[in-house]
Amino acid sequence: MVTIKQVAQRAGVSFKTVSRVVNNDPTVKPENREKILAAIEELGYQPNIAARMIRKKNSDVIGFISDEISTTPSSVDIIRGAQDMAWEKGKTLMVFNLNQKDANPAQLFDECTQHRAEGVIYGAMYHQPVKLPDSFQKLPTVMVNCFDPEQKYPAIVPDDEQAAYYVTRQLLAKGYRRIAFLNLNPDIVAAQLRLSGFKQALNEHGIADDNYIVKTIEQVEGDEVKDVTREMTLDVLENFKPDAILCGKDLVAVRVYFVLESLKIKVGEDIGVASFDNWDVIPDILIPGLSTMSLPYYEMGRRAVQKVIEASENKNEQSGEPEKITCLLASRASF
Amino acid sequence: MVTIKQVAQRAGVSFKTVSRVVNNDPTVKPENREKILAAIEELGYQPNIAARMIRKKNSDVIGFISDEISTTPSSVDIIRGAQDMAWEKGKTLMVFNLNQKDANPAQLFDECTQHRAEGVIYGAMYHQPVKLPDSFQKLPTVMVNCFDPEQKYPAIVPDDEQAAYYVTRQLLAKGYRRIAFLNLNPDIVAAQLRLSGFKQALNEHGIADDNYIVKTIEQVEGDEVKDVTREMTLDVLENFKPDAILCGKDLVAVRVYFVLESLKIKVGEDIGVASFDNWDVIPDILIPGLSTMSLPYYEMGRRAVQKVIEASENKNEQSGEPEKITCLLASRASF
DNA sequence: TTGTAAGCGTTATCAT
DNA sequence: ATGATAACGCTTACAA
Repeated sequence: MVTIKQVAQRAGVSFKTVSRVVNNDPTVKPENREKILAAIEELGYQPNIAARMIRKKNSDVIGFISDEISTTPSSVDIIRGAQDMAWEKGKTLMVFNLNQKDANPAQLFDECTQHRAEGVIYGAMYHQPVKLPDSFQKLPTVMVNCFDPEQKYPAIVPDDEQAAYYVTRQLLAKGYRRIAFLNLNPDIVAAQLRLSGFKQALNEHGIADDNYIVKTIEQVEGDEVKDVTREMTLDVLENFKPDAILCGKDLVAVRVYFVLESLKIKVGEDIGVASFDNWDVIPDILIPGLSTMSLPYYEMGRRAVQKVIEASENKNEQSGEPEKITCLLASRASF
Repeated sequence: MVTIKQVAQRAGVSFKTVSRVVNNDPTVKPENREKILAAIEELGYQPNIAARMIRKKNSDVIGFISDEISTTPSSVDIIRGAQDMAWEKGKTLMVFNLNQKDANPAQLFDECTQHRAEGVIYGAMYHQPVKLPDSFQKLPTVMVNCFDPEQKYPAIVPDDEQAAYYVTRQLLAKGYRRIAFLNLNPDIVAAQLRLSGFKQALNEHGIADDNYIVKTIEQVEGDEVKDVTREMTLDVLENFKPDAILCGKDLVAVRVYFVLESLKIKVGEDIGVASFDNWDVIPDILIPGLSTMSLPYYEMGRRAVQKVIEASENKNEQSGEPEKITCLLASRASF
């Protein structure tokens, strides 16, 4: 690798002058600057980040520890968002996955400190409470798509309540009056928040209790969690006769579509279907396209990086309530 | 941050002795080793990787440049595999995405050299030829899920031909005799290779030309690429009357399932359905579960890291034919 | 405007 | 078995 001294020699100046040019110090004679830039170009010089790092005290590295996040197709967008923002801010994102064999959060955190990361982001696969090892206290830490139950760390989460509220209002605005909500397992944070948002919208609109219904698409039998979307959908269609179905996630909507197809009930005409996720190509593969609330993963990733940079600069780590990111409706033709 | 000298002071030895302990040099008095380890523990010392890096000439960093790869749900597994292998080999994988605004491959490559990466992996979203900038010649480079048309770099790709050959043989073994292949756009490498594997299996089994049919599920109209899976499926069912349908990807299978559902044709009973990808939860969300050829992304990621380490150590970059990774059947109930 | 000297936290060399 | 000293490639502080 070519060093700053080699460039200096080639340009016929001291290596300090080269350093000045590299760091955009204006106090260099234009003539020399030219020569030096030429030498840099010629030799293909690139500053050694490691060497720079030990001298200046900042590494410009942000660690990203993910709880299997990159396995979950949509939440990969958290990483994309984080990477884009890091790039814009001149930082390097170092991504570590929890899935690797026998790696625990504390180990990966150590990996981050070894690289002298200036801050760490911990991202989860789905919106959930997470208890981080105490070691995370040593670095500015931001949680994304998850949160500390004791609010020890700032957190970024999707606004699931707003999402349900919004989509329900949209359904009502389009004239749907008997909505069946096929919700996720009630143990899940998102399911609870969405139920709340759903009910609030109905209340504000004066919808009576017997004009909506909420069902769970997962049944727990001992240790087994069984998906009962198909049965639930048939049940609800027969006994409740909804004019719209709100699905807990896009994959639930896929199964609902199948049931409706088999009954020759036309989505978007005979019945409205809405959902949560906007998961990759799924909403587009369905016919008609599925109108669904986007989980704002990309935006969450961006915010997380912003926040961790702020925290590392100001040192005023204001945790408290998680920051909720608004969900938008990806509108297609299903309602 | 605590340094080696602080540890030395605390343990009452010279910093060089601490260095010896940290680097597992056996020539340290056990008594001192104890003291030093205690001091390390107490102060929470961690070696500064950057400082280490300038002295030793290796960085243990491998760059991974991805062509939007992390947007494509399944191919994220390439990164997972790469990360796992890197972890096992004591390397750090630095992932960069091409999607970030105005970032081109050459820029990201520079990012890698700045971090003194020992090698670079270039990964693509789907199996395709890719022309890399010449700068990649400067570092050991391995391509994964793509290849250089002139074979300048070693490459790892899925064995699409074998995949099609294998799944077709399986269909034949189960007694299916009239197979319709709803293939991807013939411009795509995978489509060509699969067609070849498909035909070979049929030939070996003595299936006559009028007992199979191949259709494309994408129609190009000017600049627009239109998915015609639904129409094609209906067409093929009516006019060819297959006993099995082989789909170009799982998302095609989803649409095929819908058509079959609407016609009350039972998958796995009245007709066999097979596919390629094994894309996340899609095959499991379908009822019955979709039997589909896994694209070996995880394994490909692992191999890529292995190969780039070999290349950086031996310097004998043997390119030539891309290395093909075998695809396995994820068997469910659709045929 | 430019250069010298010191120092960052390590590892390598060589003496003790 | 241990430690002094140099070196890595760079930035900072200060002098010229």
